[in-house]
Amino acid sequence: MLAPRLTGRRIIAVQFFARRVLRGRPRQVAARLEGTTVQAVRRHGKFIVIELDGGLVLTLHLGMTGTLLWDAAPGPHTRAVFRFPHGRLLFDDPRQFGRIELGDSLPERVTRLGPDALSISPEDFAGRLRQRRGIIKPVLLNQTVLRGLGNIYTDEALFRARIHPRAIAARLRAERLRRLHGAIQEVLHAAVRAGGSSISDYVDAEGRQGLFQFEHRVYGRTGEPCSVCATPIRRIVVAQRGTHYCPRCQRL
DNA sequence: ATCGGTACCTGCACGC
DNA sequence: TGCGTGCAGGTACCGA
Repeated sequence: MLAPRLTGRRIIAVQFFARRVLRGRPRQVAARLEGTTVQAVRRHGKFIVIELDGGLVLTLHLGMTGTLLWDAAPGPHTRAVFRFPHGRLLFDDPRQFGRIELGDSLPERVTRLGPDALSISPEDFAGRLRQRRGIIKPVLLNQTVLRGLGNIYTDEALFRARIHPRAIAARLRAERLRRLHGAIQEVLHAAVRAGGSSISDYVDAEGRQGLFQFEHRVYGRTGEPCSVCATPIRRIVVAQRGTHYCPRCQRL
């Protein structure tokens, strides 16, 4: 866990190695960070928010391939190193879709996001989805509607709620919306418990793999029998994202 | 204001 | 073996 490890600790030195991962100038950002103490570490949807002295806020996003590693050896994909008295935090990211940003407050791109998927009430959830025109999957992926859901967990939640990924969001009945809200909670809690999904080589800060991929019921299981009805899981493309579902359990 | 499509990157699995 | 292709836990930006 990052929070207990970093909270109360002083950043001694910072180095950036990436062209596009850091928003801002490397030397400038490093200079502002060095000597500050971590006050708190929070999650805001998919963003990691590190609060520092004097209201400084360091915001991290891991993108698709980012990893935070504690006391690991820097490698070719190390984009930033934060040195502490008791060790160092590495930001590794092969594809450089991750972002690091330092500011005097949470950036607007972060504050404007919708309520967190893990704390939204069923009523607020239903209200927000009913306001949307589009199909359900891209709506769930839209972080300004709801923050925290990505491609894997959206597919998994829709399967558990028995809703087709192309269903029209605004037309879902109240009962189905309640089921979807519950499925999202279930999937996210189970994923957190299992340490996330290690699809290729994803690991936590300690280098441990997640185990939730073994609990995936549709994601990455194209052609395998559905765990409920044995119909082969199908893969389609929705909103340019690979989408996995059971054609029998999830009807339009 | 909200959409769908595209761009941004690199690595890997697969088929020929 | 080597090469081309398609695919990948995401977001930002473009024009419609």
